Amino acid sequence: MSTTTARDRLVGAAQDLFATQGVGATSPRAVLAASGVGQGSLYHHFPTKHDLAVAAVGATVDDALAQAMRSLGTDAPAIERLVAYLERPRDALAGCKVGRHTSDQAVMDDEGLRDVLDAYFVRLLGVLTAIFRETGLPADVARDRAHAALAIIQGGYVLARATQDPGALTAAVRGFVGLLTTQEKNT
Amino acid sequence: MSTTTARDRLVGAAQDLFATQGVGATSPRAVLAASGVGQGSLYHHFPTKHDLAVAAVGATVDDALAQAMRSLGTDAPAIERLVAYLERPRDALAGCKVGRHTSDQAVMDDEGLRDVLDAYFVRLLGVLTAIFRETGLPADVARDRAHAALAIIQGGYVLARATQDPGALTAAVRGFVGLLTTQEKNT
DNA sequence: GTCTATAACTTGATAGAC
DNA sequence: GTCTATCAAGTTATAGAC
Repeated sequence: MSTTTARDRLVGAAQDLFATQGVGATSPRAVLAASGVGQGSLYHHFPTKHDLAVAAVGATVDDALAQAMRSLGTDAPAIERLVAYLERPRDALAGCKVGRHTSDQAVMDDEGLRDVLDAYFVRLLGVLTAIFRETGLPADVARDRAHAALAIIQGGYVLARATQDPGALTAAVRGFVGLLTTQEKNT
Repeated sequence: MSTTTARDRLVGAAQDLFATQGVGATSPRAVLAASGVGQGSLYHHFPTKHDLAVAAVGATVDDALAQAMRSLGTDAPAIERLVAYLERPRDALAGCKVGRHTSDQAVMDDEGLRDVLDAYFVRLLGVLTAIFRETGLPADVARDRAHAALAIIQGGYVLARATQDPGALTAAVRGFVGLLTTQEKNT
């Protein structure tokens, strides 16, 4: 019974458009056109663009967290989980569906949307820090490495888009994983 | 004779607004208001928004490259130059004035602007790769580490903005520098 | 719940006086 | 070179019929 409701189609279309164009650059009209519903339906389910954005970005964050946990939440050794997460295939040229919103004024001017982004990164940083701690690192060092690991991914996306080369993300990951694993051997 | 011309004031105002709001979210009218010149002057010097954006983003890239070279172009040992660059004080919550444009549709849809971004990162990656090579690394490893170093900065900005915490950037840098320098000791 | 029509405003750009 | 006035198109949102 996967009868796609108007609401679901609106959220799905908004997720796609926000991921490719950003929230500020996507008009409610574009979401309407992509979803195939009428103008009144949009404003019935989501009285303002803010409401639509919270629903769509929230759904995207939930998807992204679930996907991250597929690498991080296994029962493999800590280092292997970290490397699996870092090396997971990503659509580098598309950019991070979540991280890209940090430079979108329409998102950063909206407290509700900022909170959604904050929750995503705080959550991921918590999980990564815990895994680095499993490797025997003290809390502050584990936290710094978690930040570094996440920055590699987010920054790798930026480099890939700027140079129009997906290899820039994988190069950044290789550079970081190389340091991580050599470090491991020597400790 | 630093008589500020209308053109200079337009470019300066555009640089500020593009850095804080992005190109797509900044209207020519906003640039007019901030610069204090009249509407006709803008369209006299810059017939289209594209022309203004190329001038302003180009100027910002030149500034950023010059600033990077103040850390990277000294005669200090290679590792010290790299650490100096990574640890340079940055306005983390403001985001990278260059990197943020990779998620701005108005920029990425414009070939001229994409080229400006590309040139900035290709240039920085080249300089960083050369410095990593000075430390005795083979070319491919040096290139990967250069990508990682730049990704740490760009990703650190993203984390800092998402969590509204400037400490996220410095934590990412600490995590990476920690790995780099421990690595150094063991090699 | 869904639709069409349209309001009120902003956008990027042009016209033409000075 | 610089100005004000204005345009056509697009933006977010509302009105009111079905």
